[in-house]
Amino acid sequence: MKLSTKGRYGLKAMFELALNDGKGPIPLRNIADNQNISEHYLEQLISVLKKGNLVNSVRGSKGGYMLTKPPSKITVGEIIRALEGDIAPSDCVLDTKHNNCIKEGYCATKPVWEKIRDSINEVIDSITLADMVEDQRKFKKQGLYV
Amino acid sequence: MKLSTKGRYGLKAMFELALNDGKGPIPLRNIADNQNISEHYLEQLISVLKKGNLVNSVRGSKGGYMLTKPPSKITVGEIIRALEGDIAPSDCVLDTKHNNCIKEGYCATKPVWEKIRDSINEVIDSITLADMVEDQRKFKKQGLYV
DNA sequence: TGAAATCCAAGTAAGTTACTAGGATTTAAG
DNA sequence: CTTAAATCCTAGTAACTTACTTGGATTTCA
Repeated sequence: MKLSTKGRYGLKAMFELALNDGKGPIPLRNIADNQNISEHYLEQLISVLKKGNLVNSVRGSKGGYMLTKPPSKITVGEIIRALEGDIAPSDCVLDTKHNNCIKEGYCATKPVWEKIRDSINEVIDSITLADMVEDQRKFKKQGLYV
Repeated sequence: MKLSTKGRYGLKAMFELALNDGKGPIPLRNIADNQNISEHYLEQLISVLKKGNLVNSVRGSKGGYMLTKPPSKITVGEIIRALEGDIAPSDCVLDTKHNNCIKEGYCATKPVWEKIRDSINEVIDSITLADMVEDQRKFKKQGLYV
């Protein structure tokens, strides 16, 4: 039940873009350096986010990436689903696929996987990038950061 | 964010044991046949559950496995954690380990992983094997099964 | 023209998953 | 006392996934 680096790095990158929202295109290099991630690898992740219409890019010198929408309109759920696919603790509760359970009729474990799936989705769909930025701002205001 | 077959098969096996609770030891062979799982593989999983004190075994002919506690006292969470380890979408929110995040100070993604972790745990700790048995019983009473 | 950046496709080492193989041991029943 | 049914135990392993790396081609600003 772990997210892969796709989802984890991807959210970090999107958070950085949210922090710099409105400042024009941000080069991947900066994000990769800030977050200690291989730039080439991050490239692959952000390309998925671009296909998912969550970021735009500007090529060439002075280019970079920017969010397609204000941070308050982008949820963690959109980001994670773009990178990792639909959330499902078991394939049999993937919304997209039709039920591929071998069992005919009732399966006792399926409702469990559905509840887990739904609760994860509820959490990640309720958090926006703006929330994350705000939480960091609040934290730093308290002078609790190192 | 998928469970491995450990957690999925393991819960199915434990559910079968719950269904047959009080009927003496149930051989793994039956469960493996019922659920279409390799018996040898299931052996390995149930051995973990035994170490986790969730099942007892009786060796020899007429032997098998049985729950150590009534189904109402065994949660899905205990089973999944025994087989898959602590739930954590990212290692940095594993309760057991100390914070192994490279970042000093505030990390914006950590609260997200914590919320996901907590919501999953809340779900799986709130469902007992007895609940699963009851849900199946209700379903079958409605005559909806094949 | 050069540097900075995105874009793109392929390869790959290491790790994980989901088993299989091959037995040793224990126990009830005939 | 033998046999069959079962748990117990340790290795091995093919296939897959992960988390990258390599090596460029292309675009754009200055």
